[in-house]
Amino acid sequence: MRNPSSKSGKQGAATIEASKTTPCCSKVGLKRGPWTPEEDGLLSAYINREGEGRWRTLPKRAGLLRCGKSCRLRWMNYLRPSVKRGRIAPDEEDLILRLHRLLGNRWSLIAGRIPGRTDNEIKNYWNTHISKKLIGQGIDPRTHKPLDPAPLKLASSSKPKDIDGHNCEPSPVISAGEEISSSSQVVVTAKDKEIARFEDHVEHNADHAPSTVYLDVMVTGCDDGHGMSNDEEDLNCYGGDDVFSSFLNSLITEEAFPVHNGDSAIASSASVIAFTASSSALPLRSDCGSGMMSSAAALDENKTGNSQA
DNA sequence: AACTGCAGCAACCGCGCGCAG
DNA sequence: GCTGCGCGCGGTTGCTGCAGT
Repeated sequence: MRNPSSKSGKQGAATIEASKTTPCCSKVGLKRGPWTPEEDGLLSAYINREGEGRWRTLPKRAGLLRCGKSCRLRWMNYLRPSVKRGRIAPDEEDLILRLHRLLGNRWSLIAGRIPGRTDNEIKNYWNTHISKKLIGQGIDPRTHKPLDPAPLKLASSSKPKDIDGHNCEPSPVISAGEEISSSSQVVVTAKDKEIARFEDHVEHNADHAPSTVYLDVMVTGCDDGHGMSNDEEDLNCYGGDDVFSSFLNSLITEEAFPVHNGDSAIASSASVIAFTASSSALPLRSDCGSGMMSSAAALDENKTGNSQA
């Protein structure tokens, strides 16, 4: 933990210049910057006693000179008992990569699928580790596609490496090069067409509730990474999330993290297709997760993340 | 030993969504 | 339908600690 007594640039300056900025909530007289052990203790004790929620009024009730947002963030990212501290394991890293390829920068969703990890932690890890590795490999960390399309044709001669630097077959999305004719690539191309059809379907039905619902569910899943126990929420997600859960779980279990394995990567693609096909017919609830984006936005994001040319 | 540069990560900010009145 | 409030999310900032010189 950072030294609480240290002066912080942005944070300290913001305190000084509180009147200049437009605070999200009244910060006049509120403490900012690093948390002290005493504050942590107060917050933990209060939440253990009274439970989470009502963040706006929590600081006052808990005797803290912090804004509710700050308390929530501290609890979610650091104090929660379920938060796992320590280094991200290679399998977790692989799962993050996988989920990011599927979900994009939906850190809370990704975090919800990795027990004990927070969205902030995953986001940080992505930006500081994985993103750089991918860039180093010539892969756009945002789209998971080659930064320069040209090297695609070299894929067969120089195998790409996974994030750990191991040799591996190109992952389907990354290598969605339609011109490549290896057997695995043929399958990938078919997958891409399937996804394109799915997107097309969504686009044409953007105004209709069913598509809205299933797209939202696909994008949001169950936001169980925040404000609740991961394990419990995984189990308690209502029926509609089952499809999404099993789909995401399939990424975890079926593939067992072999990014390097082209076949399993294809299996993942098949899961995408299977999921999109099956979920389109299901009357799923769509209110899982408070940060849910609109279907249109989801569509845009989905296209950006999965089939950007 | 002192200095510099960089990586890691905790914390802040603004925005958007859901909901109640 | 409109408005305000509470909350959650993603992007960004900047301090800390460590490695390299």
